[in-house]
Amino acid sequence: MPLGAPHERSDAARNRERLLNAARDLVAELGAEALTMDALACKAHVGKGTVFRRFGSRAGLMMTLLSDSESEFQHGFMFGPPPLGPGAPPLERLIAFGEGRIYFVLENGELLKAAGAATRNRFDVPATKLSHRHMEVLLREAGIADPWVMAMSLTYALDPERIVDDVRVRGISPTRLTDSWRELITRLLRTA
Amino acid sequence: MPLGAPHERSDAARNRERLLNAARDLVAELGAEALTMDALACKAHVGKGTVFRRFGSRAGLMMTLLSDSESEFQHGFMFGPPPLGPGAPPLERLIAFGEGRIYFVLENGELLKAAGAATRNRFDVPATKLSHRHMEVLLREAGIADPWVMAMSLTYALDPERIVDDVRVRGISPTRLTDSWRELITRLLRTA
DNA sequence: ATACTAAACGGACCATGGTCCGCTTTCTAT
DNA sequence: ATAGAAAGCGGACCATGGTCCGTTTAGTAT
Repeated sequence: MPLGAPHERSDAARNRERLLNAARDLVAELGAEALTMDALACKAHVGKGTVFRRFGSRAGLMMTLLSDSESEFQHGFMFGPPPLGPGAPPLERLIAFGEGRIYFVLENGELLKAAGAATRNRFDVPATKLSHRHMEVLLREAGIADPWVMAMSLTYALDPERIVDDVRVRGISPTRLTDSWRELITRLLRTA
Repeated sequence: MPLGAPHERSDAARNRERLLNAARDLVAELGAEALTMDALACKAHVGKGTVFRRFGSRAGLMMTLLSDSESEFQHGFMFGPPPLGPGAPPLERLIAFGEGRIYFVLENGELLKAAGAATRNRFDVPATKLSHRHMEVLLREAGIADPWVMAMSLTYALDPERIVDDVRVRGISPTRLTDSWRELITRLLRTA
């Protein structure tokens, strides 16, 4: 809602509520993967066009559904207490960031996968951009030569699909994931 | 073709040729992204069911189209001359592997993206499994604590979508990618 | 040659994400 | 209160990946 926004119409607001409620219900009942846009429109007693007008795409809907928990996590690494938030050295902040992200993904995995899929490039998800930038800054501080590209490598190493499938399909424990992340960052950043 | 295979029927062979030729034509003309299964069936003068019987899915078709160049690359890191092939220390083999992979992806990017998308998990692509295993072995040799998980992190860092988008959408030069990969591996494997 | 069988075929059909556009509702200016 | 404009609405429609199943056909055994 840009500041000069010309007041959302009342019917629009009502439908947005309906849709959000219906979507949350459906996700709770059947999981995010099984949510179809038709079913959502039907359950919310709203036309299909309205669903797409509101959220743009299935991925957009999933992002909206995510936004609360996502904001919370973002707040954590931007303003929260160290080592996740500011005040600790980059090495420790990066470790904490990866661990936090892994657990965040394991909690919201279905939604994240659904939000990332079907987007042209998953990097377009605004939250992903922010994470990338965060890591970029820490990597630069730690003396990495090309922090932008390195942050991208790490971003993909933390890909939701990867994490969820490692744990749920390939039976890797979350602890192994976080341990390996710690090893990765520690070796990457230890001073020669 | 398993050894006891009961002889492929002649019409099946003929249709496979037709389909492969038509597919290569379409990819050359319009790019892999724009290839639709309907168009392929039509151009090959074959029913749609036949296309899916042959390749299973769009991703399967793309993998078939890839298999030649993929085998070549695989042969390179398994049997070719060092540093890509056996004979060099893990550090150098990993660097060479990543560089090779990056250029391989840049040549076959569209096909690889199309092969990976729509597959349940991209890790199911057999070639990906082989690459993962290759890196796992080298990482173990280099003293990484959990080579399997670390290899998975590196696998995702070399994701085709990531590489292609970095270069074609975000304007990163291939050289920056290979340099950063070298930095990553060098720091990861240097002995404390 | 004939009859039989399993494989292969083809295209109608389905599910689902997404678009389009004529109709309706809300808000605002008078 | 009224009229006009802009935003919103809904559901028919489209594209595309994928499935199903009745029909055809290549090989084989007699």
